[in-house]
Amino acid sequence: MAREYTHLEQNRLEKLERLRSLGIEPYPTRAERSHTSLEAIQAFEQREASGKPEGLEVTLAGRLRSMRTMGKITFAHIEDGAGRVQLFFRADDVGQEGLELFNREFDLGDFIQASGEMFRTRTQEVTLRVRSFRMLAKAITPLPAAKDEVVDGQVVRHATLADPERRYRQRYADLAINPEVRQVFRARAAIVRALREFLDARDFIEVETPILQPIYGGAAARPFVTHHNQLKQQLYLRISFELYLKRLLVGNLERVYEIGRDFRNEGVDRTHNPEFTQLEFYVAYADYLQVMELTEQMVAYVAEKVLGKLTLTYQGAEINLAPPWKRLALRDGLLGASGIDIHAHPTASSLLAEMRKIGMQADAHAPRGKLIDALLSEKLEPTLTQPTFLYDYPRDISPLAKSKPGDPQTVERFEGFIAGMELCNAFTELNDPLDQEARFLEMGRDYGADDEQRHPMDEDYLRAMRYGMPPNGGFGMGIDRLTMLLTGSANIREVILFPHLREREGEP
RNA sequence: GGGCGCGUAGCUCAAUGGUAGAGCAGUGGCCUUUUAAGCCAUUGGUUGAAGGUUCGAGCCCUUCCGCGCUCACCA
Repeated sequence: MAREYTHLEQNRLEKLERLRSLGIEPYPTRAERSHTSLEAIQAFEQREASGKPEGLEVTLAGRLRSMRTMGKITFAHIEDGAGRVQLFFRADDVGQEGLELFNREFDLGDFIQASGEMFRTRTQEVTLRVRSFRMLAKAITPLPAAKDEVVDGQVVRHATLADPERRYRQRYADLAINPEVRQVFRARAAIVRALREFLDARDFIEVETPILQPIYGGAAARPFVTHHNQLKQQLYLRISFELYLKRLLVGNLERVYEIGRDFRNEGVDRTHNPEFTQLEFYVAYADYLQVMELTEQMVAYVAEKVLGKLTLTYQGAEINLAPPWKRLALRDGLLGASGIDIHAHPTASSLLAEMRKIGMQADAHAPRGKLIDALLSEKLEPTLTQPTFLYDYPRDISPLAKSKPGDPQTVERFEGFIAGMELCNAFTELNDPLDQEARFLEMGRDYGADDEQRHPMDEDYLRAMRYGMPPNGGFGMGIDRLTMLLTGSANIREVILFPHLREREGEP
């Protein structure tokens, strides 16, 4: 495809050629840096405090973000990963030719390196008095940012990249000019790090299980289908890690976790992306009540590490993550939110009739569990602002969870909700191979052979279970949603670096 | 998939159906402590795409493309 450069890009390409004709390589192989912007400023302030500010020689590197040319002097700011620092170019220091080279051939967005002595200007800004400088990487395309200013230490952008489509498609440009976006992804990394710390400190081992699976399972979701050429085998991208992680419990790995990507071939909205990051862990000899305690401790630990506190504001709601979180039986929660007692309606038809009475529309052929799930999503979930564990779910939508003693239609399962969002899902895991086989068969009946959401029979998983699986508690949590919560992001795309958008002609 | 909305210069945005503009960026000047620097001058447009209505369309109509919100769907 023939590339058409804008006149701004053509202008910069001409500068590139002029640099080369002067013997200056616009993309040199090596760079040097003695300090980050922040380190240089802090080092200078320390010297000031000790009474001898002069003589701090540094070499800085970063992206040119502002330039103010004033005849025989030029002020500029460069930005690096740590922040910004002002550069001061003076003809007396860099020579008339040096100053003109900088003014004429260097542009906003270029990466440069500059050496000199740190000082404080008349307006009291800690600044590098540049003695030498060089191009590190010429930018051809101008950043989609206009000017910005610093008011009381805060960068104020007067016009910046705001179009969400452009921000997601060109995340590199979004990151380059919007520091708060960088901050979201630093927070995301800190969240994952804190989760690992928490689990590693409790004798969990981190494992990796197959992403390409011959049989998908562990959740009710439509999979992505792919194919291995040499094996001539259809494979699925995993929709959960569950069945592989529990095989490891059979192998006497008592505490395992995995953090990785799940893929679900379903709708995209503000809390769903077709690929998303999940944490799952399994603990031998634990039940769902112990997992509940571990969950609230873990999320509180992460918040403490990432935010330094247990309270946060999400979309205007004050949320307190301090344990213990509220516990609410699903039956009681639904009764309170909808007036319907699901125990009084043991059949799908009876429950459906009751839901229609309160104005809900529901699929006439849905099994009872799916109706309960619809009731939960529509009536109860939006009301669960403070951290809440809903517990004791219907057996028929929980084929991998163990029944409650004395109540075979209910399983020991809980979901955690915060800010009206489902955050996690956990149960006392079913470890009875005969019961498990019966559940798979039930699912086959309830969903019909053509429903991709039904759990396919996984014979190998049953075989593993027949060798004996210790009683255990299992847990899954969406890292993206946790990140949304802890960074105040309203849309899952704000916490995924490269979210999926519809393909555009000529673009990825 | 349905509904509503949006798409104009590199960026942020204007423009009763009547000559497509502004600020910033860019370009050419002036300027040795500026910080949205200032001052003077100036370049830059297939108004998302294709049709239609009209003497005349950025604006009205149709279709298509993309995005946002929302509903449906969704462990």
